[in-house]
Amino acid sequence: MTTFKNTSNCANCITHHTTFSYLSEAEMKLLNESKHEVHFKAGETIFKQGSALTHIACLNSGLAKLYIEGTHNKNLIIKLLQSPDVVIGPGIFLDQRHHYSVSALTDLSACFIDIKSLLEVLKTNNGFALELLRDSTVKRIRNYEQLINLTQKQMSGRIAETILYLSKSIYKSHSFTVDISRQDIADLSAMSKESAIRIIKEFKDASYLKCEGNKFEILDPDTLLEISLKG
Amino acid sequence: MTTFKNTSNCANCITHHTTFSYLSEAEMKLLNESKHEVHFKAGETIFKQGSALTHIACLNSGLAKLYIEGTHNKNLIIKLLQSPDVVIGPGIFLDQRHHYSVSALTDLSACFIDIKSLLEVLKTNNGFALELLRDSTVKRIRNYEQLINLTQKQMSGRIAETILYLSKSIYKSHSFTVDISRQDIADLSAMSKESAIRIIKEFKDASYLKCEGNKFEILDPDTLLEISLKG
DNA sequence: CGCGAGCTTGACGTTGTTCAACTAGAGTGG
DNA sequence: CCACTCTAGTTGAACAACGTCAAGCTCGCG
Repeated sequence: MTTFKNTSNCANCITHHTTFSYLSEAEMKLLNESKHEVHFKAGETIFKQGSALTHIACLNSGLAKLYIEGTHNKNLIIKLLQSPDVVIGPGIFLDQRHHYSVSALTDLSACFIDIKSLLEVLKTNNGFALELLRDSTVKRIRNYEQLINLTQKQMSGRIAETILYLSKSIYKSHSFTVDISRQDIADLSAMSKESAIRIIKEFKDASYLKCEGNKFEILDPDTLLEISLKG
Repeated sequence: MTTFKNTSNCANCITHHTTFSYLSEAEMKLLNESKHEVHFKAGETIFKQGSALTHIACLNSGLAKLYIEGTHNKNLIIKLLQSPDVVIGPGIFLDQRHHYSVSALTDLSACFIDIKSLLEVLKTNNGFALELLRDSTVKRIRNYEQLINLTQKQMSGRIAETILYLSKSIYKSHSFTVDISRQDIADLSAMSKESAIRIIKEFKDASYLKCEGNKFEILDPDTLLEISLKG
């Protein structure tokens, strides 16, 4: 956390995210007043699993990973985050603790909003509550898919899934340069770093993929999709 | 689905579940009017993954399994259900489809409520919406724990987890007779039936557990807990 | 030039699945 | 009452999948 500043042009920032479109001007003002912006360098921790949950975070720029610190010092990356993603920890209604960690993969800017203000707004704005409810159930569905992917598919299926995820959801191109390490790719796919590297090499040898260092190019998306589905 | 009847004494039934304590009398009446009760025999399907989501289900009696039908004809059981559990599919706000299946493990009685009535109530009752939101986030936390259990722990840890779950959450005793098959135990632990049987035998040989047929008795809960945590 | 971090590769051991055979118990019909 | 069948459970052996360990590599940076 190198820089700290209070920005004034919040309305623009917050309205980026569709969730906040349900807020009135007065409610926006309430959230804005409790808000502050922080700049992170790559590698820095934004939220730490187990610590007190006092704020939600809205990503302005940069890329982050949301991950669970599991047993045997292994991490499982649930998803990558980028603007306009908002991190509202699920512990907000339960124990006010973070149940996962979030850290910056690139230099990153985020706005923090006190959960007191959020809970205040939730008490009176039913549309906003329903929107968060909808959002939470969508995430649950994604969790179920992840459970199947990670427990029932074997490594090639999981790596194909991860590569397509990076291409479709994060970099939005068949050709992309990743900001994440091989270990991160392994943590997204629930396997060891060495295994991840081997499968990527298999895909390279089979010409489904071009990959040099951090540069990836998907050559045969159909086959990769098939592999990811069949597992 | 053998029997179909409209019961009249719904107020009692619904108030079993704390979630519904947020409803006014008029709202309860609305839900009750759209409600009907169905009796299932063991083995019958209550909700089928992929089918239209038109109702929620409140379990009155009996035991059910909530599971995802994955790849290669493998199922993953997310959790077991019993009264006063309520099944509100996460697709209710998204695509109105079931994203998992639910089937009866014993003879079972459940009440079905039309989601139209539920959505109606949600629009106006903010406390109820917040309660469902809280419930949804608690489930997400449990999903994260499951992801770690099933992807990072090895078989003995997962079986220990499953046995403790049955003991603590379902049968509420150190000694219990299960209504589920060995295959179900395997599907709860994300492994093959044969592997589940082998680990249970290991626990028997080590005297952590007594097990004859469907009768289980936990002899050394501390060691089982340790195994489940260490993985 | 040397150093260190991340990446890559191969050999090896472990973990977990698959397949096939066998067993026990619960109906079912003669 | 006895075969017969069907299903769930059990066991062992072979095999595949995956992780671990150790060594070497590359590349940027001081």
